[in-house]
Amino acid sequence: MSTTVAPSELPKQYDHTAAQNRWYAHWQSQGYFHSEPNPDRQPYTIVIPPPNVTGALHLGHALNGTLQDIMIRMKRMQGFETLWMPGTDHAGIATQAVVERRMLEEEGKTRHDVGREALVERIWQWKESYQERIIGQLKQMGCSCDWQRLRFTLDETCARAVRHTFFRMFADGKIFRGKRLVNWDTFLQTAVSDDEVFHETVEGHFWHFSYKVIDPKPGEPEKVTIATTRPETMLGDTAVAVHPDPGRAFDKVATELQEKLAAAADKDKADVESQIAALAEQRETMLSGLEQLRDMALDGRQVMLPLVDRPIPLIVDEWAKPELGSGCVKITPAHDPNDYEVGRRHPEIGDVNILNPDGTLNEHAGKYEGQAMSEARKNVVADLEELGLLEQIEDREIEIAHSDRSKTPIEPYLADQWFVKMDELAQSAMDAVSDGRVKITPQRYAKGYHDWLSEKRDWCISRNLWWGHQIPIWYAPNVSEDELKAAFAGRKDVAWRRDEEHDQWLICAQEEDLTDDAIPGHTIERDPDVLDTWFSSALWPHSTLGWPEETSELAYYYPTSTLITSRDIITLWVARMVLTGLYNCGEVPFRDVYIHPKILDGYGETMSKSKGNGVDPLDVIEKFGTDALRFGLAYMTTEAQDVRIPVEFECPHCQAQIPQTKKNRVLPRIGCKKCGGEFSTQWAEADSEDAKLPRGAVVSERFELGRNFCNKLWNASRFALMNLEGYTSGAIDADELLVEDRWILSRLATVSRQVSEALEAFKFAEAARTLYDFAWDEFCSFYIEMVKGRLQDDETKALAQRVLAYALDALLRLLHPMIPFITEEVWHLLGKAAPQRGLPEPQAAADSVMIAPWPEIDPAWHDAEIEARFARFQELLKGLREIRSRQNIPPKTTMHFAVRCDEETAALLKPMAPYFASMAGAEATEWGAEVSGESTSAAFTTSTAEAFVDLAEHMDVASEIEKNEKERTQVRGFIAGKEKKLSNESFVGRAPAEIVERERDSLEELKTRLVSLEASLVELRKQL
RNA sequence: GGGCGUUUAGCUCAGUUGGCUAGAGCGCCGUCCUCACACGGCGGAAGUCACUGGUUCAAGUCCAGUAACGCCCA
Repeated sequence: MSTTVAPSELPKQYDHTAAQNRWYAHWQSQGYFHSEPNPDRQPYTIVIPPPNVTGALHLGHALNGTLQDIMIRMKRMQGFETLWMPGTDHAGIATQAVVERRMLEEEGKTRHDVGREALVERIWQWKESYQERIIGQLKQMGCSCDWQRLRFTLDETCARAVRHTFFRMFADGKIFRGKRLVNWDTFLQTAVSDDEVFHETVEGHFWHFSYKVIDPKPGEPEKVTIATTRPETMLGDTAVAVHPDPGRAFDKVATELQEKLAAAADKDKADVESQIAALAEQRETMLSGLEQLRDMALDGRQVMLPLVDRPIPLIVDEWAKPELGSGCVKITPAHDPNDYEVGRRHPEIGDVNILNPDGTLNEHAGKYEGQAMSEARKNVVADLEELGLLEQIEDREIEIAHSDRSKTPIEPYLADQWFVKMDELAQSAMDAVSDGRVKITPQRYAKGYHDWLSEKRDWCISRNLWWGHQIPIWYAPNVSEDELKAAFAGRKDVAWRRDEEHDQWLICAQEEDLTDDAIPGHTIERDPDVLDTWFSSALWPHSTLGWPEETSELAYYYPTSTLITSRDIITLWVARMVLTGLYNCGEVPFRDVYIHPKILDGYGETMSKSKGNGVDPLDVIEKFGTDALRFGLAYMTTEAQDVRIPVEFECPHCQAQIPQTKKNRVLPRIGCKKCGGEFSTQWAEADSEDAKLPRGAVVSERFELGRNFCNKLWNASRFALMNLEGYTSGAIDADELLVEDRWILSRLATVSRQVSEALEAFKFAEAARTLYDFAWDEFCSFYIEMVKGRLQDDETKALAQRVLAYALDALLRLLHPMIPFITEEVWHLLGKAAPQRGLPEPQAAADSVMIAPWPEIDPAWHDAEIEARFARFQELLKGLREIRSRQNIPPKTTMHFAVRCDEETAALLKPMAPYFASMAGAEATEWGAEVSGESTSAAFTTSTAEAFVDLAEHMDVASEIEKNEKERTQVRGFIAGKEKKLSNESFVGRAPAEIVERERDSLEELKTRLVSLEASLVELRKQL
C-alpha cells in the first residue's frame, strides 16, 4: 500500500475520506485487529457494550467506541495481545415493538395475525439490516474490533451460555416462579420493565364513595368512605385499610411540618402554616372515628363491596394515611403496586385479578365483564351514584404511567413471572467491588452500584414476548415424580421441581429442547415466554469467549481487562455481569469499569432520536472526518462533566449552519434563511414530499477543533516531508544537538510520559489536551519554525532532518490511538522519506503505526535546564513581537533591539540571533550589563533581561505610553500585594520557606520592572 | 422525597496534593494571502471563579449553607 504523490504535491488540506477508506481496508487485510491467545504476551481485552439492533448508533455510541478504541490501540502498541470483542444485543422488547409497530402501520397486521414464527423471522431480518448498519458505523469510526469474533446475544454461542446458566441456576434453586405485579402494556400485551415506562400528568378526578359495614355494633359507623382516582378497580378490592395508630401518624406528620416550617423561606411560611392548621382540623374531626375503625378492624369486622356484593375485611396497615381523604384506603392487590405490598403483608385478604390481557375486564368483574377500563369506569361511577354511595368528586392532577413502546396507559397487572433470587448473588457482586477485584472509575459511581445491589430485589427475568431466548421450562401437570425419574433416567441435563401452587412439575432442560411427549402418556408444554435481554447481556464477557466450553479463549482472555460504558446501565448491566461472571466462572468479568460522560445537546438535554436532537456520527465524519470526530470527543471527555454539544443543521444547498432549536428539531422540512432553499430532516416521512428534498446533515461546530488540529498536523507533516529530501539515516551524537533539538526531545520525553499516565487513568481529555498543546504550540510553532533555516543549509541539514523525522515519528505514535487515519497516512509517507529513523540509533520503522511500539522516551532526554533556557528565549521573542504589533511595524521591516542582561543570559541568547531574525524580524545590536535605551526606543522587561527596541522616527509614542502606564498600574498593584503579604508575620512564619522565597524573588523582579517602566516613561514623555 | 453532579470570559470547557499575576478552543478586535498550514501566522480586548458564611499565613480549589440547572432512584 503506497501513494505515488511527491511530498510537494500533497494537498494543502487533509483529505480524510480517501485516507479512511484506504487504511481501514489495509488494517483489516493485514489482520491487525485479530487476536489469538498468545502465551508470550499479556492479554488486554475489552468486550464492547453490545449496541441494540433497534436502531443506528448516535454520538453517545461514537464516544463509547472511540474511548474503547483509544485504549485498545494504545495497549496493542504497548505489546499486549489485545482483543476487542464486538457484537450486538437483541434488545427484546425494544426491537419487537419497533417491528410490530411498523407492521401495523404498513400492513395493518398485529403479531397475532402473522404468528410467532413469522414475526420472529421478520425481526431477524430487521436485526440483519441494523446490525450491518451498526457495524458499518463502527468501522467508519475506525474501531479496531476483532470482526472475526463478532457475536450477537441471540446467536448459538450466546444461546448455549444462556441455557446452561438458566439450567444451573434452576437446579441450584436460584431461579423460581412467582406472582408479581408487572407493568402491563395492554396494546402490545406484554409486561414492560420500569425503565420502559414514562409518566404523564393529566387532569383527573378523585372519587369518594362509601362501602357499608356489615352488621355494625351499636355506636359504630354504618359505612366507611374511601377515595380513588381509578374507581373501576374497586371491583378487585379485597380489603379496606385503616392506620394501626392514627394518633401517632398525625403526630408524625405534624412534627415533619413543624420542621419544614422552621427551615422554610419566608415566602413559603404561610403555605406551611395553613397546612399545619388543616392537619390540626383533620385530626380534631377524624381521630376518634379512625380509632374506632381501627378497633373494628382488629375485631375482624367486614364491609360489603358494592356492585359485586363481596364481603371484604377491614384491616390495619400503615399504608392508610390518616391525613389524606377519609383516612381509609381501598386495597386492590392485583392492580396497584402499593396495594400489592399491603397484600403481601396480609396474605389472608388474597387478590382478585379483574383484567384480561387485552385490557378488558374479566369474569371477576361481574356484569362489567368484557368492558374496557374506561367504559367500566363510567358505569361503575353511575351505578354507585344510583345506589347512593357516591359522595363527592374532586378534580385532581394525576400521574399516569404510559408504555414507552406503545404510548398507551400501563395497567398494573398480576402475573406469573420467573425470578432470579438475588440475595447471595447480589452480595457476591457487592463484595467484588468493595474488596477491589473490580475497580469503578470515577469512583463515585460505586455508591449507586452498592445501593442498588444492597436492596437485593429479586430479578424478574421473564418477558411476555416472542423475540428472545425462550425460557427452557416445560410444564408437566398430572405427572408423578416416578414417571419423571423414569422418563429422564440417567440424564444430567434435565432437572425438575414441584410447583405446588399450580399443581404441576417444572422441568428444565440444559441443552436439547424436550418434545411434548417426552414423558410417556403425558403431554408437556413449554413456557411461551422469553428471558429478559439483560439475562443474556449479563453473560457477555464470558459467553462471547465460548463459555460453558473451556475454550482457550476463555482461559486466556477472561477476566477481561476493562469495560467502558455509560452510567445509565451500571445497575442494569454492569452489576449483573459481575454476579453472573462470579457465578458461572468464579471470577469477576473485568478488572476496571470506566464510566464515561453522556452526550447532551446545546440545551443540556440527553440526545435521543425521539426528541429529534440526535446526531448521526456519519454526518460528522463526512463533514469533518473520523479523526476530527474522535479527537473532539476525546478532548471533551473530562471526569465529572457531561458533554454538551450545541448542534446545527447544515443546509445542503449553501452549507449555511442553522442552529438547532427545540422548535425546528422536530420539523420534517426546514427552510434555509441564507439561500432560501429547503431541505429534509430525519422526520421526513418516507415517500413524502419532504423526503424528496436533499437531506440536511446535523453537525456541530465543536468538531472544528479536531478538524483544525488534524489539518495542522497534516501541514506540519507536509512540511517535514518536503524537507526530508536527501535524508540519510545515522546515529546521532548528543553533543551535536542544538538547543531546539534538546528542547523538543526533552518536551517529548515529558509529554509521552504524561499521555501514557493520563490514558492509563482514563483521563482522555487530559491526554488529548497535552498532545494538542505539544503538537501545535511546541512542535509546530517553535521546533519547525526554528529548524527551517537549518534544513536549507547542507552543512546542518542531516542532523536537523534526523531529529525532525524522529520527533514527527514519536508524535504520530502518541497520536495514533486518538486519530488513527491521519497518523497512518503520514506514517507511510514518512516511511518512504525516512525509512530508518530514531534516536540515538536509527531503526527500520514498523510497517504500520498501529503496530509500532508505543513511545517510551528515555527520561534522560528530559532536561530542565534546557527548558528553562528556552523559556527565556520565548519571553524575549514574545516581547519583540508585541512591540511590532503595537507599533504597527510592517512585517518586512527589520527591528533593531538592544538587551541589558548579565553575561550568562547574553551567552545564551546571542546565538539565537537567526531565530530572532526569522521569527520576529528582529536584529540585536548590543548585549550586556551596560546597555541602555535611546529616547526613541520602546522598552520591555523579561524575567532576566531588559530589551530596548529602536523605533527611530516611526514610533507611536502615545500608544507606547498608554501601554506602559497600564502595565505600571498593574505592577504597582502586584508590588503592593506582595509587600503586604511579606510584611505579614504569620505568612513569613508559617508558610513553607520555599513559598516565601519565591514571593521575595518575585517582588524583587517586579520592583526592577517598575524602575525600568518608569525610566522608559520618562524617556517617552520627552518625545511628546 | 433520597442520592449524585454542574455553576469559571459572549459560547463550550480546563484548572493536579490549597501557593507567583486564573487558562484553552470558538467568537470578537487589529494585522498579515511571509515559499507547511487563511481549517493559518502574529498581536490584542474580554472573568465579582453562582451566592452567603467558615477554616487557613493563603481559597476558583477545603468545610457548611443557599439558589439555579441536570441525571439517577423512589
